[in-house]
Amino acid sequence: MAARQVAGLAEPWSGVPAMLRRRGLRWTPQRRLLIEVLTTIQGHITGAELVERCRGLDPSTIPSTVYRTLDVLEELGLVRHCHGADGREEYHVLPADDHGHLYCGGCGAVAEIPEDAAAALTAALRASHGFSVDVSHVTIVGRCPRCARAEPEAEVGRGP
Amino acid sequence: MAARQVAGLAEPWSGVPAMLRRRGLRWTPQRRLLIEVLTTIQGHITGAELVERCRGLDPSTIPSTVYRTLDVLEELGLVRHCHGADGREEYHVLPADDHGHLYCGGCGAVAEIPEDAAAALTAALRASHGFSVDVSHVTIVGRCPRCARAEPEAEVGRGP
DNA sequence: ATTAATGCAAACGGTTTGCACTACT
DNA sequence: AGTAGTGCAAACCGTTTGCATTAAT
Repeated sequence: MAARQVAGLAEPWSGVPAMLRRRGLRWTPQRRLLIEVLTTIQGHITGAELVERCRGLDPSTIPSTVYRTLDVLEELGLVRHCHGADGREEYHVLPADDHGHLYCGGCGAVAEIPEDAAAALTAALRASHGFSVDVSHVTIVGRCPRCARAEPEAEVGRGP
Repeated sequence: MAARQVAGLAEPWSGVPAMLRRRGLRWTPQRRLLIEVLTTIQGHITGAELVERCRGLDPSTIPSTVYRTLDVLEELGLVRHCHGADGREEYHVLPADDHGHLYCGGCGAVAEIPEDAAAALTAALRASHGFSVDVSHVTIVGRCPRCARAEPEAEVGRGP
């Protein structure tokens, strides 16, 4: 809540202008705006929602600019995209560690898959199928504890 | 070659006309066509591809009819849809058993997740997060044995 | 002065919808 | 006859593209 405004990009983002210029790319107000939005995101967000949030700060935001900037940021390794449970582009912000995600079909909450569960899955699949799991692309759909409790009889597996 | 009633729909599908009529729904050439295509599918297929295959048999096929019929078949429990790794609607044909899927980002092959691997994952997530996995919605992206061998150095996780 | 990046508008692809017409029951 | 289903066309939504213009270097 403390740092913001022109001089103060939050930590992992403060080097972005330099990263861009080192590659002959440019630091623009539009890119700055998107990054300001990204600093408020923990975890993941859809492309469309990023566009909306940017528009919230600057109604003149153009979708294509956002998507193009996301492409650039992905090349810099600052975001990574995959496809979420509902089929939209979903961006992972600061994908420092490779991890999968749990998506609650009840409330939409997203959590990270813990190390050990990922390891169990990976090991089992490598053993039985020789399949190399890309954990960062794994999204497991189900019900979080709260939602599972709220609908004890509802057959999980038959969607909403 | 015994059955000639409906000109021989394969086993699980032979009762579909009756299933429909019992609900006041109708058996039409278009529905027959789609089901004929579905009998050739094992596993999964996207909506768009179903439309194309129907068009292969009858070029006058209209997309909306295919999608509407898929909705009906889903209500009958003959298909189930979710979203695949690339974000398209993906239909599971005859989802008799609940199982997840392995999607190879290299060659596009799809395989079923074996019982034991699914169990390992489910148990681990329930233990650590209290999360109830919906196995039928799980799609794990990675590399099948052949593709993993073909690109030994390529960091799985940075997919193309 | 370069040339990357933007704004705009139009296109895209898969899916959905509204409506008059067709055809299954 | 009654109404479920179809064909058609247009809308939809998130995303992408082409191109002339703007602005960061």
